[in-house]
Amino acid sequence: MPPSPGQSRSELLKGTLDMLILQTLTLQPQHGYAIAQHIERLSNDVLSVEQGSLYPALERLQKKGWVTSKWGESPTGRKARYYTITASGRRQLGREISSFDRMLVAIRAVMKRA
Amino acid sequence: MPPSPGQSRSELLKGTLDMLILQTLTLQPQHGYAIAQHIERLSNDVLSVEQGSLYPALERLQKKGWVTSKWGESPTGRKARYYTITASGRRQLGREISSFDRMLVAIRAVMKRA
DNA sequence: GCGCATAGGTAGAACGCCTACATATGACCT
DNA sequence: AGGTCATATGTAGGCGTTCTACCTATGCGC
Repeated sequence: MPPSPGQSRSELLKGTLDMLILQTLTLQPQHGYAIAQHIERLSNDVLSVEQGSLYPALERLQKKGWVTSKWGESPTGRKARYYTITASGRRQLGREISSFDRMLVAIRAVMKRA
Repeated sequence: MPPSPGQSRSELLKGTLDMLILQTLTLQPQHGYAIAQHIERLSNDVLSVEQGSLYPALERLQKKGWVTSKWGESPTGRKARYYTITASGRRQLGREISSFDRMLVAIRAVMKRA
């Protein structure tokens, strides 16, 4: 059954996917499917990471040099591509967190009710 | 001079523009240019609202019935289109704030460092 | 044998914002 | 009188990101 009409029950705040992925990879190298599951579980299923967003994002991050990858085997014995965050990726994560926090402060300032 | 290369010094967290505009209009009816200035000033110039984003957004909000508009005169004596938030727009604003808060909680849960 | 969860991926469209441009006018300076 | 700046509204085209909708493959339980 497709998600109920009108709106999906889980969304993603645009522009935060890269940050969420990089953050997840600071815990340990993981394969794509596991990254998505991790984000969904920790967010209490509020955030959902679609495959159509996930894999292009991982390619993007790789192209920028923020993660590297190699084929391996998942705990369940399947082949899986494992992603590892690089030093450059950690710096990027720091920048993204700063930028996100800065914007949050700014938005709160505009949204502040009397 | 165009903004220094690499990154502009002010951005917008994607998906929040409608919310910021609607919030600004709860204070009083205002014309587009004033809305943009208000957001920029309150955010301490962290957020910038470009014309190419502002006017299409206002049209969008109007089409959805969340704001209405009519021509008037600005304090400086120029013609300006004044926008007013509707009851439906206030409900929408409430929904957007809830959704934003929900996602923030979710993102924080993923980003939480030990 | 069948369905489900796991795992990786692509194509195409939709969306939201930005850059750059176009227009107009009032205020101020020289 | 001419120039520039701030005010004010808009449009066209492009870009990056995300989503929908597919496709493939395999291991496991029924």
